[in-house]
Amino acid sequence: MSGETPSKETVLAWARLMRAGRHVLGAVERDLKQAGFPPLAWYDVLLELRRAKGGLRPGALEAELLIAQHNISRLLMRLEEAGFIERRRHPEDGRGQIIVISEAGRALLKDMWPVYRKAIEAHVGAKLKSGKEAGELARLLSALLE
Amino acid sequence: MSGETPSKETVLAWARLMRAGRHVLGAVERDLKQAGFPPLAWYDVLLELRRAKGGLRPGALEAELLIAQHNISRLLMRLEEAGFIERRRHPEDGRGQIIVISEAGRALLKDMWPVYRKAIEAHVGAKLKSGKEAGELARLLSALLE
DNA sequence: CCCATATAGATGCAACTGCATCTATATGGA
DNA sequence: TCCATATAGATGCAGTTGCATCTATATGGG
Repeated sequence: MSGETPSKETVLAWARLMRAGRHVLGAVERDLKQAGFPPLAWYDVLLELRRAKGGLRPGALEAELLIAQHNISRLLMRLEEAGFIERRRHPEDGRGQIIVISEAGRALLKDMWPVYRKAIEAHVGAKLKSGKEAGELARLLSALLE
Repeated sequence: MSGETPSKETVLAWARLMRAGRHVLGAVERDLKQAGFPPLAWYDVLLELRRAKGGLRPGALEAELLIAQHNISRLLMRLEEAGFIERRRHPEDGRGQIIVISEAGRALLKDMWPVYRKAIEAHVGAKLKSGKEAGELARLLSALLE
């Protein structure tokens, strides 16, 4: 029976997850735009690319960022147009490609971080009583990702 | 100093909030669509309208659901077209209107809930160890809403 | 080697969202 | 009363996302 019907607590957690997600994301995006920066998705992609030395295939970004294939495809198109990434032919898979971050991309990450950091602190850090609460929140949210 | 720089735990909580939010939302939306139902936003609006006996003004929905004004405006347009809501003139404010849920809207809520409920349990309830964890998650997420 | 099938990524089109602006009514002060 | 300003909601347009489909290369079985 509990395999079908969520508890009151579960439904509440779900509702709060949606509301808090929208609220915090909206606030952070506003701060970034306010400062003249592109949307968060650009930062996410560039950060993944910087982490993965040697670049990444679009499919890897898709899996990592939970963005649909066709959206990654177009996001990369915009990032390339803006000069923040470069495409390389995949040496072994003719269908594939390797995306690498450009110098301009690295510079964008550096420029955005101070603003982004402040936003995270303001909209997440400051709302929690302690680092312990933040850790606990992170732990519980991780569980939702299996 | 801590007014600007988030702790490691805070940054992790933020990242997990975004990932878990996208992941769970995506899964629930997929289940609903799979069953032939409209997107979650429709359910959200109709649920608010059913709760608030006597209907609600668009502005109230906007505040409650954290959806931008112009998006509420168009969402209501679609809901009206589909016959799930009705518009009434506001008796005192000539600029305003009152949105009420229709019988078809109530029926949609009833039809969707079994599928929605199962999805919440599968993608949230089942991932947490206990109702206590769900309650704790809800509490921490609430803190992010101020 | 050839073909059937699978996978990587792109793209046309429709739906949706964000942004700025617009219309209509309300409200408060001269 | 009249006007300036504020508020509720709608809308034109551009940018983004979802959906289905398409192209090109890979891979495994005969």
